[in-house]
Amino acid sequence: MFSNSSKYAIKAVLYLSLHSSESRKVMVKDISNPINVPQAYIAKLLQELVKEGVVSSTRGPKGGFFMNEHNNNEKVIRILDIIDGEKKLTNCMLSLESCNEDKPCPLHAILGPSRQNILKVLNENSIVDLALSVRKGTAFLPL
Amino acid sequence: MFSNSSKYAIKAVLYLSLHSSESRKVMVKDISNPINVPQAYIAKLLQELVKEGVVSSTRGPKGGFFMNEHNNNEKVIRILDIIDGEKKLTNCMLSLESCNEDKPCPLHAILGPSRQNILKVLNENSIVDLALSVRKGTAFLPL
DNA sequence: AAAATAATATGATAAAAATCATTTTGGGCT
DNA sequence: AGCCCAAAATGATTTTTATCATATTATTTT
Repeated sequence: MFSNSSKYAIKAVLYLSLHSSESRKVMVKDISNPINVPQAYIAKLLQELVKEGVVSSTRGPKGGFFMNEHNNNEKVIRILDIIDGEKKLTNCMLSLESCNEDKPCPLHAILGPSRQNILKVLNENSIVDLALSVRKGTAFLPL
Repeated sequence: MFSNSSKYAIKAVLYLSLHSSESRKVMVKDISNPINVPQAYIAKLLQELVKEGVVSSTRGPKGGFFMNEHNNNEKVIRILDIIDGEKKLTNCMLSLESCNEDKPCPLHAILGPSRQNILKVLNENSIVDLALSVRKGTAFLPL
C-alpha cells in the first residue's frame, strides 16, 4: 500500500506531533529509537519533510526537529506525496495510459470508488487530527 | 497500490479470459505483445498462476496458456495473493505488530473502512466478471 | 573567537523487485 | 522411436528501494 519510507515518515511525524513543540525540539536519535526506525534513514526522510515545510528544524546545540502550528495542520497526504510521489495513489491500477474516469479499465471500474474514498480521507485529515485521535484514545500506538 | 508484477499478471489473465479457451490456447509470445509486458517476465508469472490453478496450460505443439471454466471463476484477489502475497493488502498500514481492529493505529482508524471495501470487492469479483464488463462495454482496455 | 552540538548534504553499500537469458522437461507428430 | 514445439525451471543481470556511513554547515555556548 504505502512504501516503507512513507510509513517511517508518518511514524516520525506522528511522534513529533505528540512529543515536540517550538520550545521542545527533539533530536533524530531521540526519534529513531521510539519509532523503531534506523537513525540515518529517518534523518534523511525528515530532511525532505523539512524542505517541504511539513516538519521544522534548527541545528546546533539545543536544536532538533519539531512541529509548529503550521506543520501540525498539514494534511496527511502531503507526507505520502513527498515521500512516495504524487501519482502513487492516483494513477491507473493497471498502469494503462488511456485509463480514466470516463473510460475506466476493469479494475478501475470496480474499485475506483474505494480509492477515491482513501484519497478523500487522506486529503481531509491533518496530522493533528491523527495525533488527537491518539490523545483521545480512539487510536493507538506504540510506533 | 499493487506491484508491477501483479498488474502484469492481471493484464495477462484478463487477456486470456477474453481470448482463450480450452480449444484456443495462446502462447506466451502472443500474450506478451498485446498486453505490453516483456515475454520472459510474463512467462514466469504465468507459471506461478498455473501452479496455483488460476490459469491452465499444456506444452508441446499446439500448446499454450488458456482459461477454463474453473479458472475464469476464480476471484481477482487470488492473483494478488499469489503474486504479491496474502498480507500485502491486509496488514497494518504502519507495519505495527500490535495494530488490529480493536486497537487500531491512527491510519488504520481513518482508512480501515476503505480498505475493507477494497478487500470485499476483490473477493467478490471473479475474473469473468471483469472480462464481462469489457465485453459489455462498461470497462475498457487496451492493455 | 573557539569549541561543541546537531542538522544537512553527499554518497556508499545492501537488499529486494523487476527484467532478461538459458537450459530442461513433457507432449504431440511423423 | 525420434523430432519438434512450447511451457517449466533455473538462474543471471539490472534497477529500484532501503539502509548505512562520512563529511559539511549552521547555531549556540564558553
